[in-house]
Amino acid sequence: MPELPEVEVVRRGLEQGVAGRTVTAVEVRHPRAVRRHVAGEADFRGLLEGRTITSAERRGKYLWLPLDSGDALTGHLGMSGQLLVVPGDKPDETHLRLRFRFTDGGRELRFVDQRTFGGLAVVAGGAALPSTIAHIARDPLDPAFDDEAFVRALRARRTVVKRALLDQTLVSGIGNIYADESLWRARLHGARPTELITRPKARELLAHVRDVLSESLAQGGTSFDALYVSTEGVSGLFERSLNAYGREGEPCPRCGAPVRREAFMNRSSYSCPRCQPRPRPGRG
DNA sequence: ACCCACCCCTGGGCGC
DNA sequence: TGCGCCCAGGGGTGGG
Repeated sequence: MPELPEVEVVRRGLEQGVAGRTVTAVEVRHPRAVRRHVAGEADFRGLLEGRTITSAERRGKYLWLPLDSGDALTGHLGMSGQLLVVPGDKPDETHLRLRFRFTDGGRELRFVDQRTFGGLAVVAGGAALPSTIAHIARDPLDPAFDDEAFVRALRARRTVVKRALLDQTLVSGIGNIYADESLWRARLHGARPTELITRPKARELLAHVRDVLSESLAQGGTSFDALYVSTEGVSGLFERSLNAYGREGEPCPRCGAPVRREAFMNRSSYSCPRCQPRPRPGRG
């Protein structure tokens, strides 16, 4: 479950469900799930068993669980990953990849991932900020996010605005849904060159990004299907609040024009043809 | 710094 | 029923 609200919902579930607990056994059901742990499965298990998880952290779409050893169990859900906290006697999910049992004998942690784009790894000394995540920018809901630095960096880019929003090293947590929703709110077409976006417009766009992300978080995120759920298996409700994403041919909630869908970066982009006119070549 | 093409996977939906 | 496409909230890589 990809974007910031969905990942934050999972982080909160992990904080409630596994922080303070000690790992007793790790079962690797599919090697791809730990492929980013280059030292291999046995090393992965060895660094976890007997360790206590101290909290649950997130940067952008990455999660990590600091351990009392000073290491961190890091994770990315990819396109279809789930971290579930479930009773041990619950039947295994079809795409169960990893299982973590705890010394208290309570609910276990499962990593379930249909497409296996996601995965977990232990990063040595990564409790504060894992080195493998350090290249990711802060997200707009992070209290330490620097708005003016973002505005400057955005305008300094020589690219188009949707590509910039999706660049996790510039601003993190935004994926295809929330990029399109933010651009719709800002009345900007994603192909607008970043250097032609004025400072006020950039600040307005950032405010819309922040609003969309926090409104979605308040609704538990966006869930088109059962793939995107919390640690408790619960789906979010923000889909009903989407104005552009996935609404091809349906009326723009603002002006009534049918929402268009275009290919961009090998993905679909949804926008209003009237509120978000395509930039003319060579202009803003 | 940035763009592009392509890779990693499984499964659902659709047209034929 | 089956097959072959196309599609899907992700990121990483290597070449230009």
